[in-house]
Amino acid sequence: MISQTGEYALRAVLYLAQHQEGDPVSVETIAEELSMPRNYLSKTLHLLAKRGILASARGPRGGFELAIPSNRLSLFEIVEPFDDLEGRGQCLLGRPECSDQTPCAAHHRWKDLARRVSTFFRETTVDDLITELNEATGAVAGNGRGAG
Amino acid sequence: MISQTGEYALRAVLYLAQHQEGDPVSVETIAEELSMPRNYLSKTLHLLAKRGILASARGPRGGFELAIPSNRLSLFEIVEPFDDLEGRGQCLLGRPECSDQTPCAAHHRWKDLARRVSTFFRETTVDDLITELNEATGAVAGNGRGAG
DNA sequence: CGTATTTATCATATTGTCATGAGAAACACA
DNA sequence: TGTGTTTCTCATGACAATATGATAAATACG
Repeated sequence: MISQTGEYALRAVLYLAQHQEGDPVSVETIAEELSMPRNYLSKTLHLLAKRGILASARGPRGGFELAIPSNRLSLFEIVEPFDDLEGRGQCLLGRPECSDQTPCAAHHRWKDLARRVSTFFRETTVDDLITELNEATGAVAGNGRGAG
Repeated sequence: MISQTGEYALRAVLYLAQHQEGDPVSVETIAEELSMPRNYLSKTLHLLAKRGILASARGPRGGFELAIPSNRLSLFEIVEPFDDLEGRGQCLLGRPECSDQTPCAAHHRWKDLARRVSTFFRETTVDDLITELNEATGAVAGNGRGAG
């Protein structure tokens, strides 16, 4: 669905959102924690910084941090620099023009699904994912205490 | 969503389904009609033949034709040899294990969508697409006569 | 049998993605 | 000012996907 690079971006940004307090986080740390190739991740995050999604600082105590509040940062913004989520995949048969007026054979059955995918990336925020993760791990680690 | 090769396969099979009557269709013809690289398409269709989806015949009056009735041939069967539709993309964050028990941050929001995509490919048949195409072009070419 | 036609197959080129390594540039801090 | 840390950037390589061209193998038909 998304490329390896896009996946790295997503996971790294998620990590940054979970470590927002304090100093920016170095590529070294992220790469180690998430088992990603260091220099490749560096390039990837640099592009996100150029897009204004991350802020970067060089030198000691430097690193990356979110430049946009996690509750206003959509998955689309993170993945889009690396994967063409809307151009490609809109028409399943790869036609340059495919609309209700000039439909391909799959158009009517496919477009609803394509829109759902598009909507997922555009409307899901980083914060949504973190909240969901906290709920999930909380439920497991909660040991039933809260339900009593 | 699917690779270039998978798209070629889908379009070529669709073409074959629309030209089922008479002799098998040569790679030459398909490649020309659909603007695809000839030898690459040959290899692609050969693999579908090995999978039992197409039947191939060499020599004069040879070519490819469907080996499975179009109303029992799913898009999944056509694309699956070229694209791993279910393994990859199941977990948005690329985790090897991602289930309700061990969910990633995106699991709950993503799994429904992933299942819909999977279902689309598994349950949509070649015949479904052709029917829809006929209805669409029929409506345009029909010139309003039938609606009177 | 001989020939033209068509798929099957091999070798190779091209392109894009993923990845590594080295060094330049910027910065904090003593 | 000097030194170490970290991002930034370039050069390069590995690998898979895509594509081209040549040739072998099979087949219909005269």
